[in-house]
Amino acid sequence: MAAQNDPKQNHLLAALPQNEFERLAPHLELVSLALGEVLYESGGRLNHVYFPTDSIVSLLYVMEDGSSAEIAVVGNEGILGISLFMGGETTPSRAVVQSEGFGYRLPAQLLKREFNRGGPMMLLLLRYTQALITQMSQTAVCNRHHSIDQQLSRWLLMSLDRLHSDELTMTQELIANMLGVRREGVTEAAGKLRDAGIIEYSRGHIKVLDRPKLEQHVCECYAVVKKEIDRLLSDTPPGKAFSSLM
Amino acid sequence: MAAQNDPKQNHLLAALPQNEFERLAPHLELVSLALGEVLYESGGRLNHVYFPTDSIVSLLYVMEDGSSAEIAVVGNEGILGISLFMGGETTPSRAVVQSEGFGYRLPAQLLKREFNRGGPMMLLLLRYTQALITQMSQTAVCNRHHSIDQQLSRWLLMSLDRLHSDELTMTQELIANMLGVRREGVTEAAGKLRDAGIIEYSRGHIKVLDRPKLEQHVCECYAVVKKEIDRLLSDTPPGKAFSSLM
DNA sequence: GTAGGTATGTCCGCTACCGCACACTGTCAA
DNA sequence: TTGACAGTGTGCGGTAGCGGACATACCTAC
Repeated sequence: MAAQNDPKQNHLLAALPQNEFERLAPHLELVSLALGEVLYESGGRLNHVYFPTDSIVSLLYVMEDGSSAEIAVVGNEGILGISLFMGGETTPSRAVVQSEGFGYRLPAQLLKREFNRGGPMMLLLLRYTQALITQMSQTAVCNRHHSIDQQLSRWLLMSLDRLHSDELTMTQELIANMLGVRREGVTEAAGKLRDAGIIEYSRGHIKVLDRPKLEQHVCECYAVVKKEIDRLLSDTPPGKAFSSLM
Repeated sequence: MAAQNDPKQNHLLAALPQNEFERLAPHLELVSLALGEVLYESGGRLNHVYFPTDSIVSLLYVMEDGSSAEIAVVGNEGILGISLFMGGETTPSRAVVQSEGFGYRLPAQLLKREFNRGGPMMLLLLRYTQALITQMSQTAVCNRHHSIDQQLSRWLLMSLDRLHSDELTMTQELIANMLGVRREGVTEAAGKLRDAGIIEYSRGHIKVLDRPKLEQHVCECYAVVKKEIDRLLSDTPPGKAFSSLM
């Protein structure tokens, strides 16, 4: 598909004014991101930033005893490697490809230079970071208060939003890692959704049959995050809406 | 106490080069922050940013059903109101004074202007934001995997680090709100710590007797966050260590 | 076809935590 | 002194999710 190879499938790149985009374009390198690939290891240095197009990448915190939890998910609405321009150089989280596909990457130095111009790119990246913070916070609350059923629903919807399909390739085992729960817990929750006619699945393939019903089933966390992402980013046509820091 | 009224008790203000600090100083307004005071309401506009000196402020997410959870805590190492310069204008979280004391506030417009100069202030604020992100992420994981005992220990240590004392004024009811658990759960966890000779308390006053023991008792989350804050901020003498974005 | 691995389903006892109810005890004000 | 109340202790049944053990189904490679 030609569309798959268009950097502007990534919302951040698409939101840049044309001249800004063209300055970056020659340096954007198309990369294929395979399922399970680790883009950043916890504490590791960042050599590139990634702009996913049709792939999804999870930010995971892995603990000493090996248990883990997803703290945010990044798709074509965002960028991976924010700690680069935030000044940390390293991330404390691990970035794992959750749904394979493509993305564009940019050398770290180049992004820093662009960020330091202080123009639209900087404002856009900061806004996205703000949206990411919201997602992380809501994840914290969701972990505390909501059932696996609800969290699974949220996770499915967030994944769907970042794909161009109603299907995803993902085993229950992997979902359990993301949610930080047991695989059996996911089996049970998924069974309920299937019995309700909301999804069907088998051996690593999940298909959403009734999205409206799924949206009824989910906790408020999904809508909060989506709304905030939309507020901060979607209504950001090229070269506009950058007046907030004036 | 005179020291209480020194803006440089706040680590961020203290880390600024002298000339930068002096430009801000005339506009810094000392404010008293009372227990329970709400600095920002969820979704509200931000008119000021706050630099706590000897107070502690919690960032809370409050859900539709009224249940809540603390996603981060800010004391004299930080600033409240980051979404101002991140471009969001509003925060999705509520900021509540958890330990009364003082802080300095700065009009929103002034901070934005300072941020936009792109100098040390900007770099410092971004680094702090990065540290805050780490704290939020670790909170998400801690909510998922750790017991109330461990979380209470973490919460106590994080509070102690931001005070100048081994005592804090805080009822179990309020701690429960912060941790997003039942009051009874906190009573039980606190009872264990008391029986172990680690703390003593009565009617809203908690005194830590044996901090080393408390540190043995806590989950890894505490150390991870503390280390990251230190890495990003403590080794940032005035006017130095700002080369990361060159 | 058959074997072996991967993905899913199911059952068990167990524990942490919840929701609720109510008793006790310092503290402070009338 | 005496309420009144905020803060804390405690007990009880209920449940969600855990840890572990296994059974089943499907997919692929030989």
